[in-house]
Amino acid sequence: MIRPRNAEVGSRVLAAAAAEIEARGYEGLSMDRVAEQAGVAKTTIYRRWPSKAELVVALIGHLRSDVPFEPTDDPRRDLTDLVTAIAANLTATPTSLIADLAAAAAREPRVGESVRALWADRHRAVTAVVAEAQRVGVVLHDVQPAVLVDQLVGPLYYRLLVTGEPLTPDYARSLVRSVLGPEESR
Amino acid sequence: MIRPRNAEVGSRVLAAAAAEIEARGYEGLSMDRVAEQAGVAKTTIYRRWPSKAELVVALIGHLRSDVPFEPTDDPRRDLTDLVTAIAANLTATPTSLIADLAAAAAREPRVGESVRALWADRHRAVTAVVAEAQRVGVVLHDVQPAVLVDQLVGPLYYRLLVTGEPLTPDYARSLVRSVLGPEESR
Amino acid sequence: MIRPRNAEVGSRVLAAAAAEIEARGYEGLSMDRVAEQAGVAKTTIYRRWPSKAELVVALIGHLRSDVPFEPTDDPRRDLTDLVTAIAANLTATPTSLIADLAAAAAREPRVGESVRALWADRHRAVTAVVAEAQRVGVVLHDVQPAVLVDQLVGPLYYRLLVTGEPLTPDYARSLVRSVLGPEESR
Amino acid sequence: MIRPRNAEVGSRVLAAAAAEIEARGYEGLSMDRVAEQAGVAKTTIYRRWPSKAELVVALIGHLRSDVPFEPTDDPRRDLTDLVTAIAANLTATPTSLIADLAAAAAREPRVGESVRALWADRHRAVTAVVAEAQRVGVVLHDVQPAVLVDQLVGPLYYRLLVTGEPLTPDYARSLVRSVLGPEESR
DNA sequence: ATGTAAACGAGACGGTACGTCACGTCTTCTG
DNA sequence: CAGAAGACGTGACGTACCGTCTCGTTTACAT
Repeated sequence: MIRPRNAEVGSRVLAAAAAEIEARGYEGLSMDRVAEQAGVAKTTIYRRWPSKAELVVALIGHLRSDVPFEPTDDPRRDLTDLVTAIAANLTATPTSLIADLAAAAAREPRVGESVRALWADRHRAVTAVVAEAQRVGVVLHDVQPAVLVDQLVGPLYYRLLVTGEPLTPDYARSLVRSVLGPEESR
Repeated sequence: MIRPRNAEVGSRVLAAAAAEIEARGYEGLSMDRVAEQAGVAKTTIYRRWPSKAELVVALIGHLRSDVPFEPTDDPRRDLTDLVTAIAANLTATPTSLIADLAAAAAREPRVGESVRALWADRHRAVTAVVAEAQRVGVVLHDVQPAVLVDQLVGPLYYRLLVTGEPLTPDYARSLVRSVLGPEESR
Repeated sequence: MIRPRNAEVGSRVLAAAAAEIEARGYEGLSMDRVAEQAGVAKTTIYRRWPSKAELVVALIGHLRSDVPFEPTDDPRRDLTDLVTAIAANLTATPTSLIADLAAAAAREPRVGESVRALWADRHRAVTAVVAEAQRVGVVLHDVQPAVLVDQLVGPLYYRLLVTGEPLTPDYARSLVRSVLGPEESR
Repeated sequence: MIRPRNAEVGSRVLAAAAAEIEARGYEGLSMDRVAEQAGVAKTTIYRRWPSKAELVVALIGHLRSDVPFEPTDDPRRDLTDLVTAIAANLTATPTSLIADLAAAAAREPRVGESVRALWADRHRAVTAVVAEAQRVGVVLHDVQPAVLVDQLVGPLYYRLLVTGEPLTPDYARSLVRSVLGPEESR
């Protein structure tokens, strides 16, 4: 009965927004520019996403090209691989983008949800491996797995956003070693 | 020789900015409003702080009623106290402010320096205690102290900025316990 | 196709600007105040007129309740009427406005065009009458009409902008008499 | 007992102001910049000239490096020379400066006086020659000399400030011829 | 085929903030 | 006291967004 939405419009907008946010960060993401770049009227964007924040929410949902990971039977190795992969992924992403997302998340609850969902995958993956490690007894301490996960992943964000130090593969290994203890003699 | 800056101007501006940021968040911090509220000309503010970001940096630097800390001879207790205090301090500060600072830091090098300097104090304090703990043998693992510090402090920021989980005293204790191992029976 | 400009906005702005310029002169014409007085956003004004100068140009263009003139078959009388009318019109306009327009014209080419277009009408009218006078032999001298026009109109601006002497009807008559020669005895 | 004013300060300020006004026009004349360029404190300038306008007044008084002229016994030639010289002088001066001076003159009475004094010299010179011409009978018409002067000089300013047409020597000659009539065959 | 309802493009508009640039006054210190 | 140095208040400028609005123009679908 009514005219259906043109699917291409959505993707063009998202693509333009992605390009913009990549290039200038969330702060520098301008609705006018996105509209122009996408060859779309601003009205059209607002008809679909009621605010810039919601557009970003949608955008993030699209971006979630996450750290792929297949668990093996060696938790230590899995953990090392995972943490290293996360570190690499974070390093590849412009820091300002991550920081802007965190900032937007802190301001707008709706964005918060979606940004948290963005990171949740990897957090869950680490949690699974930590649980497995604990099950097979690789993790000695009697600590809640959630805490261990935070201590493996948190430092990565901490360095990135707070201290500004680099995220090397070596650093990732150190984190794992610190949690699991030194490798058994071989 | 020249007319000195009126110290009261600075404090009035900072006070107004603090009030504003408290009331409306970083987002809602308007230079015009700060100027008006402080009874000061906007130009005067800009003469001292070249941008809004720098004003906020100064503001935080001022607010640095930092985590006071006197080391005792019990590193475990010191560490617990310190981490708990940092967690409390972070909790007391609006999350969006911290996130915005991180974002500003990621964008503008100048701001980055200042913001990093802001967190550096507490980072250093933790480092000192960790070193002491290592010296007296409380820390079992053979890990670089820098990594341990990141694993104590990083998770706090991680929860705050990324997962959004709360920073309870209990959580702080868990972090310490995870690093130092369970308390010896006594 | 697109949302048309609200004509009322234009007229309200122009009206406010006219009132302001009347009351405080070109110097005291503030865009903010015009916007407020017109009940219009400042951005809207700038969307239509890219600068204060252009707004004033438009304003004058609007005010061009120009020297209406119907040629008769008596060139001498026409000329006298025209020059007198121009003098009256110049006298009625605040001198500072005319001077500021000239200044703006000298600085910005774009404004220059508009301002010259503003005066061109009357210049053309005088030219036509001079040509007619020359055709019917009222003008004795063998001079290019353009020069005669300048000698009829130029002195008006000269007095206004340079010597500051008044533009009386008498003076206008003298200018014409100087060019056409004394009236034939009648 | 009191410290006398350093005469050099005044000249340095005037020199700087002259340079500035030459380069950027009256509008672009900034007191801060003059102070800096003159290596003088702004206070010092304001101690001597209570406002920018007054400084310009003083400056103009200094600039009056006028059209030199020695009358001969041939009024027609004198007039041609004079008008040509004035035209040349006007052409050599940046139009925007002349326009700005006119504008300033229209706004500030004090500046008006001094600007009028600036042009008065040449006006007077032309008046003298016209009177002489009238005395020896070169000027046919029975017109007040003041009007003739305006018709000789006014068109120059008119072209410069209003129509924007060039001031060629030819044009100057045309003006004279128009007033004096064609040269007698000789 | 044709009417209709919604999608869409284009851009006007109100608003809020930003950071910049003058002017002229004031305050302090030095020669 | 003159002068240097610059802080300060005031007020304007022009710019960049945001989100809403008002048009006219398609376009799918239901009759």
